[in-house]
Amino acid sequence: MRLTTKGRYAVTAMLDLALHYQEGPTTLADISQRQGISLSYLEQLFAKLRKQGLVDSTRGPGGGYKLSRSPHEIPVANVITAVDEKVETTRCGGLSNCQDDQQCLTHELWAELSCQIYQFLCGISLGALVEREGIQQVAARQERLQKKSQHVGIDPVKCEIASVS
Amino acid sequence: MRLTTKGRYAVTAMLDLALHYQEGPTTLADISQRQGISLSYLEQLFAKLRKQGLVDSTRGPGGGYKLSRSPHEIPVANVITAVDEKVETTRCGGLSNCQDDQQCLTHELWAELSCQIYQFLCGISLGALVEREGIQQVAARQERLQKKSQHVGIDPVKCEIASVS
DNA sequence: ACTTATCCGAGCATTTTAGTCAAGTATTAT
DNA sequence: ATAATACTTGACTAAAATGCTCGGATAAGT
Repeated sequence: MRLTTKGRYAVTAMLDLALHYQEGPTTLADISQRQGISLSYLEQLFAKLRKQGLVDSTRGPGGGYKLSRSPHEIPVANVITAVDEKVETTRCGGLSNCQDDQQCLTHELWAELSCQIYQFLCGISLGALVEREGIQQVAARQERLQKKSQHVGIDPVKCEIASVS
Repeated sequence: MRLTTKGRYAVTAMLDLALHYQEGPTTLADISQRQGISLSYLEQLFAKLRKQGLVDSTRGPGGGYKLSRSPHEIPVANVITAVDEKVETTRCGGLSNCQDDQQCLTHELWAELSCQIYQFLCGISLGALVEREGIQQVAARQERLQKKSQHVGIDPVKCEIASVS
């Protein structure tokens, strides 16, 4: 399968968007700060997400991105396939030409695995994730850190470490 | 997850071994020929598979590798984890230190996905795969190609192409 | 105008992949 | 014995992918 940091970052960013779904457009700068993803990298990811119609963008001050539809209507699978090419574990990409233009010995197995993964990721929407307690806790922590660093103007990470120790 | 060609090759090779389980040791040269995997690369993979106790080796003429136990007792998951480091989709490898030593927003999701994949791959043994019709067909074709190229001494691929057209 | 934000494309350092190559060491059929 | 066969080890590498950075363009709100 194609499941790299790219896909993980995309889902993380989209989940951040889902968490702030009620609050109008969210800027990439905010997401970058909260999730620790480089701004430029986010721009690349969102270019793809926009092309796939998963998010709408508003330019100018007060602008940003928002989900194109309810978080409950966006399965995680869609996000991943939007940025990664495929959710496929076969080498041939499902074309069955893995060995000398013929199907390789393990083609069937990978095809089934791909299907499994896809089904799983289809069954989980951003909305469902937002409602989870564990995720809300992480989100709350990220929010706190962000506010802190905005007020004091220092690195949020060090700030947290200092407050813990 | 860590699911690359390495893992795929390992499973393919082990499945080849399972198909010839009754016939005494199988040489890597044979597997290399049948499955189209570089011999040196197979050596690397089998070094790991042997360390994990999945295969036994016999040296000298007539030697080779064989499965250390019945194909039915070897789940695909074991083969993959033997050569790839982990069957994990989280970035942190399950340690929950993905973002600034804290759990990242999507940690839960990837942990669950990893679990799903692992369960799936645990549920399928080499023995179960060998019994499948589709796989037996592919195996039969590979066997034919190998015999042909041994007799005539030419490239099995071209041979097949020629006989098809 | 000026700031804030998204868009767009090129480029690039690092890492991973998927091997190869070379030089062994061990075993056994003859 | 010894040649043949097979496994073992380790270094190396070309090519691809990853995860960015940088510079600038465009659009919109104030």
